[in-house]
Amino acid sequence: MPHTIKAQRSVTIKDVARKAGTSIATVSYVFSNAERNIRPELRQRVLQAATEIGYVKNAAASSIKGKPRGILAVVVAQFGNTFFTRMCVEIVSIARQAGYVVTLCNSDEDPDQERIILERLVAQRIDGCILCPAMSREENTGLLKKYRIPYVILERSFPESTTAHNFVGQDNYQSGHLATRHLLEAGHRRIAFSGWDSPIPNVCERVNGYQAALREFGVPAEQELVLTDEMSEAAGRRMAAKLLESKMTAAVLGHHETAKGALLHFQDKGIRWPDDLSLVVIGTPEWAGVLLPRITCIQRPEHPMAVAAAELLLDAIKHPDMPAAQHVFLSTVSEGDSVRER
Amino acid sequence: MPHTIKAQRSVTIKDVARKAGTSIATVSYVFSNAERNIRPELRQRVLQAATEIGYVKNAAASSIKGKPRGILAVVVAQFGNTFFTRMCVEIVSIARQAGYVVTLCNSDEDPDQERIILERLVAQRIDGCILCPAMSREENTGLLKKYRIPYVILERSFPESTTAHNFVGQDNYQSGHLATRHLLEAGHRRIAFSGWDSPIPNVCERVNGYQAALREFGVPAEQELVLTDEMSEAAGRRMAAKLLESKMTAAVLGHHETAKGALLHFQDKGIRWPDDLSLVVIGTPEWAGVLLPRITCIQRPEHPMAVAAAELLLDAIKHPDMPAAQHVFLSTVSEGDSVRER
DNA sequence: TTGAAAGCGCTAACAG
DNA sequence: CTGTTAGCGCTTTCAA
Repeated sequence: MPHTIKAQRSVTIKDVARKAGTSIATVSYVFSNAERNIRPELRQRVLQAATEIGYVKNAAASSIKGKPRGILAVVVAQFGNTFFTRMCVEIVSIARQAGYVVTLCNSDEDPDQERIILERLVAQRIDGCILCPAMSREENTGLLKKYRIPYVILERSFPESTTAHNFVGQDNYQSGHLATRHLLEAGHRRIAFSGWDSPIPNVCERVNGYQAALREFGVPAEQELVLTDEMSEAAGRRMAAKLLESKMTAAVLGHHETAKGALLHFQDKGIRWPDDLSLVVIGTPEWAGVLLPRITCIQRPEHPMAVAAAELLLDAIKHPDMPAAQHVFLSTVSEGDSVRER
Repeated sequence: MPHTIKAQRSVTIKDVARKAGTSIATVSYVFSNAERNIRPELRQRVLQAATEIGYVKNAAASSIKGKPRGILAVVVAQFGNTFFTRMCVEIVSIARQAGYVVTLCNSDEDPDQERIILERLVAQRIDGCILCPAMSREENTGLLKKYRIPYVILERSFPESTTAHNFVGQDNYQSGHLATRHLLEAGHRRIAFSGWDSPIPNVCERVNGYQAALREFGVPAEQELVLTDEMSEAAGRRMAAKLLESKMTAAVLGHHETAKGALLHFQDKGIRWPDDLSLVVIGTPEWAGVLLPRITCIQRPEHPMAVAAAELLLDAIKHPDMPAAQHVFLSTVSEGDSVRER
């Protein structure tokens, strides 16, 4: 817990009022009520006095009277993951333009951490929250609901009742389907899939998309061509090693974080793409931009998602009784040279 | 400014007191004063009641009585830059263990934005701040000083009076020197340097280190071998193109963000490292891990810096009268295969 | 157009 | 051990 130190008394409206020779009410009006008419000369004097003694309004104090705090929060499950980092940058920027400061929190895929974080955020009486849940547990949103804090669920949906929350996400089924179809259209038939063995349904949905694409092309799905493992470079390497045993001609690397390990393994073993193996990666990791030959990536809709989430939240704050809205975005192919026609 | 909506009345100690059949004082003591003795049975009843009606203490309200807010802030100049992202992840994690929530802000290298952000943070009466200043302007720290908000300057020092602030940084001179010496020791003599043409002194210091290393090896510095340009991939490409005109055998890519563009240019032109050119990059971008042949990098002390900054801030909060401290960390060589002996 | 004063949720003397 | 009560800095009626 934060160490308890008596804060030094800071500059307050009282000080400003004394300095300007007026009442605290007037000072308050100058700083918070645009409607109220104040004689320009007096307003000037107040502003002048405030500047001179360096007054900054205490947002915490004004919030207990029901004023908004001016703080939004974004809670993500993997803060270091570029996918989230990029969205955070965008959200922070939009929020700032709307006058908010953003608290970023990292649950590290741990629902208990998420719980603690949400409790602290509620304690701060934040004005709104964008939450990418660590796991599909609705309980953690209960707190937000109880305190009527507007929120948007980002990227990971709850299986039940998606329409009960504001939601912004991507279509994982579609990205799996798109990646696979891209390889099928290039003539590949033995196509493997590797992904993150996650507790959340996203990767499952990608696998569903993968299998559906195969079906559409009349290719029987084979269990041993679908691998999932934990999210680490080592796991990526393990999966790559296994993949090389099955004689596939192409692979969908279904999660950018494990894809790195897989590519490193291929490099070590001297497997070249697209000559020995055609590859599509779902996601656009930073390193994809420098590898030669260029990797074909499935570009996830990071930017539209971030914008939509931020705007939906701002809307929900303005209109507390707004019905919940859902926005789902699609991925696109960012073509490289890692897929060979056959 | 945030839209003004009257917040719904939320659960307060008053509600808990009524429910538990006791006074608000007792409830307050249960939730904030560990010292005070309360009959276990009563304490239980209070906690029970609180849980039942979903009470969460309003940190904003308790802060106006001088209690700490439980919020720290980190203000960086380039949030999307992995160097900062990684440090932020670390700082957030340490702060959370100490019971704080962290607000992350991005000034985008703009001192005016930084000013606005700091004003908002002061308005929130945050408990402490880690600031990586957009430019060497001391005025922005004035606000923090005025409101006695403990702070730590990160990575970018103010030219004057460094000892006046808590400071955690790296030795940029040393990283420039180290990179250059590494190439000199491999026998190179015509060594170029490319970097970010920044308003902050960091890159300059790296250039100083570069020049010092040359001097130590009796190599005359040549103006045209030192290039700086804006921080973008395109600028990196431009510098690479220019570098290829001078007949150097090695280069220090002095800033990881521009290094990417340079490497892309080399790739496009068919320039191979280390065969055609020996390379050292200052910094460890995500992509360095997958490029073959492996790039030799100067590993900056991200982790120790993040830890030191977080701990120094926590210290400064606990001991408001602590004299300012400075910690400067050194970089190390992370050897790859991009340097050839000659 | 201005100001006195009540009260927001919480803390901490102080009195019982 | 518990409760009464006077504020913290600010907003906002309401009356002047």
